[in-house]
Amino acid sequence: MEKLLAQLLHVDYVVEDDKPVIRMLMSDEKKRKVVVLDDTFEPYFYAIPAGTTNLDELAEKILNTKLPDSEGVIRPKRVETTTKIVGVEERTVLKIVCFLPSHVPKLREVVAMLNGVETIREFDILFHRRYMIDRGIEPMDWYEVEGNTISYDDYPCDLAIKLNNMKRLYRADEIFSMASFDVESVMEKNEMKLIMAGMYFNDGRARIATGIDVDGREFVERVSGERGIIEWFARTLKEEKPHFLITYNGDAFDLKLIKERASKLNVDLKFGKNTFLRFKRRGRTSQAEIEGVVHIDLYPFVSTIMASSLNTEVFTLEAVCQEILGEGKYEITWEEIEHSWKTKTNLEKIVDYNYRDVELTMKLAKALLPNVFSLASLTYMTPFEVARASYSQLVENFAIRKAYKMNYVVPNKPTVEEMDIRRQEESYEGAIVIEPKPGLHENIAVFDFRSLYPSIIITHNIDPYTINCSCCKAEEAYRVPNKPYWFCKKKRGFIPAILQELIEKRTEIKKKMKETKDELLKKVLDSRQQAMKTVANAFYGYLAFVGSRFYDKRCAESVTAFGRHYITMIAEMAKQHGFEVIYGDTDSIFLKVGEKSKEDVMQFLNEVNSKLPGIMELEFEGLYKRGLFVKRKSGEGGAKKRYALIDYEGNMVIRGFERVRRDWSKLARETQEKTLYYVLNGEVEKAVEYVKSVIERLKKGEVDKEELCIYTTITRGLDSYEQIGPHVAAAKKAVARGLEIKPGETIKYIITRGSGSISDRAELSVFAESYDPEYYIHHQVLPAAMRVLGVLGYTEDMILSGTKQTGLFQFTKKS
DNA sequence: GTGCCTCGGGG
DNA sequence: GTGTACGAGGCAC
Repeated sequence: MEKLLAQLLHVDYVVEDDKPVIRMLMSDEKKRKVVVLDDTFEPYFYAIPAGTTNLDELAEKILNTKLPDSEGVIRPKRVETTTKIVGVEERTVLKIVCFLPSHVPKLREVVAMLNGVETIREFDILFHRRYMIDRGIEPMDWYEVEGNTISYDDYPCDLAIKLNNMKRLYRADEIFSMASFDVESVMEKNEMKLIMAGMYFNDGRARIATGIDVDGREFVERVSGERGIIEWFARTLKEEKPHFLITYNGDAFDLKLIKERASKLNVDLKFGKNTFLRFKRRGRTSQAEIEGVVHIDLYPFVSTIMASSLNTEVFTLEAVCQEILGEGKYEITWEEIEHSWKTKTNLEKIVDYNYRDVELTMKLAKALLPNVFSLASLTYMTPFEVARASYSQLVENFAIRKAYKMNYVVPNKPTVEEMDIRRQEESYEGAIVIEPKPGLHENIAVFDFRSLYPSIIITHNIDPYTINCSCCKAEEAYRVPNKPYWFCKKKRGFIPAILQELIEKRTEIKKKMKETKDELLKKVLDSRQQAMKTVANAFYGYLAFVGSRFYDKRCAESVTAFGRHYITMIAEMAKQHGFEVIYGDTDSIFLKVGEKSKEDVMQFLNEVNSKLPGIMELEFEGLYKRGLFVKRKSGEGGAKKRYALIDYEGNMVIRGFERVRRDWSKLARETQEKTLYYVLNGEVEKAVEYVKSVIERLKKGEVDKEELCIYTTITRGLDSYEQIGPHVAAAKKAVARGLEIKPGETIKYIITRGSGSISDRAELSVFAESYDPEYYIHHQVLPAAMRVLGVLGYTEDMILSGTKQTGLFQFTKKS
């Protein structure tokens, strides 16, 4: 019998001898990789009987269900009766215990159709999560594990244990090892090929593998070609035994490439009898899973969960590291890498680039993993899942776990048909936007509601089961302003209850954070409260999300109605205090301070807060020296805030300006960036001059071809396009000239002079002999610049009038 | 306006 | 794996 202390990092299951076996990947105090196996947990789902049904008969009928299957007969293992809360009422329900998780989706179909069954529930809760929830086993927590050591050959671990007993320890330290991973590649004959791979370990070592000798870099390991790189990858993981492998976009690129090249070159990626690297499809993406290693891809986490708290609009490793870490990548272009590789010169530059990438990825992991881990503990999702989760999944899993504790069964997920119906429902009024006077403003005070929507849900008991209750009279309940809805004042809803608990726990943690002098504990507490904030803020969206288990349009509509009510109330109060309201959106309000003092601002804040009900609170965000405000297009519900601010220290805050995509030319992107920069520094004239100079350059034909290229990918055979976009047209012309263009290739094209549609004039940049200044002025440079200058009252004509008209010469030449 | 098509991250 | 899930923007029509 073995007894050890270990931290839980990942949970999955396998089927062995017709039994589901839960596998827990853990790290013990000596950083050993431990796998703990438990075959005592059973899959199940619930059937809710119709009111008048004879329970014993129904249970008997369910138990006798037999389904023919290729491997025999599928039947329930056991049927139990138990009491659960369904919606708002307590009911006796049947718990149908199955032999295997894969039997659940098959048996549930039959059971749902039986007479006497009203509905079935909780039939799609993943087995490993059900295990954690039911047994109260929390990811990232420490346990005293007791069991027998067994041999478990096909799994890369130091120790395997068959579980006897597990005791939770409530410890917050972390003892595990990590490696970051990144590959370099080049395009050769339309194929992406591996040229280098690197790992960086949390103890500061780096190992890089490549097929060519590189001088002066002692951490480089010489391997034999692509095959050698792939084998090195598998071998190094087995040698180093990291618990976590960290990538940035490894799901879609680095590990995908390893897998593709391995199958192309017939490299066996196995560990014993198990596949070492597998891809799991999930919607439009796939996830790279490595046997015995937790692969954390930071990119999906950054671009979905972190996105809203970052200023950057693009989620490149460079942009994200610049913002979070204040440092960036080693500068080298893609062309340089290809050139260097093909000519075998300056190879150490590629090594340095790879080294920097893995080093940065490790630094980013150290900064972000605390957030991932805190969300994992909160939702009982594994860190692997959290890294790839959407906000709705975080809320859903949090709710499922709370439901178990409170003896609720959760509602079912909608079917595809139900989702379609929900999508077709009329949209409802969203948040309020107090239209700004567009333009530049000086001396601005900004206020934000503290967790506006969560506090509204809690304060007014907003829940799909408390809406328009029959036990309260409308006017005695929580009335929704200007809507035919009210919420119960007698029974607490499940959603507000769990949200309130979450908010209260967060307040508690923040208090503890302030009290403690232990810096490590402070950090742990901070990431926990951050995770709670993340989940709390996603509840409103979850009520309105068509794929939600708790979808209720009326609830979502009520939340925004209360939001509008409170913001309007505060705007009124601001006016009474003599402030000019220059802008407001959802939960924030921007006031012109004018002649008033900061004391006046704070006094206003105090008065507002004394009038707000319950836990609702307005906070002072800051004072700004100058701000640029953009009028939103009318009728664009849900459009992003669009403004840019500069504070008294010169820091810029930019919100909502269009994301810069690669299907914009470099020229357009640069124009927008520079224009915004000049404007915020109060140099509007310079901004205008700059745009004019770009237009001049375009007209004079002085702009370099490279600045005008637009990049778009061909995703299918050229003949199968119904809609001929510019990239397709350019590709077709290239084919006519004898070029071969396959799906997956990126078309680099330019819009040339001539007649016809944009598509008619699109040419591959290599064939383009001219460019159409009119197109680049009106479809690229001006739209990009006008997003900034338009707000300042400039029209396209004003920008153009100062520049010379496109000469008659050019028109006559055309005709 | 609607519908089709592409991007994102990575090299 | 008890799962099968985007959301926004540009161009053609």
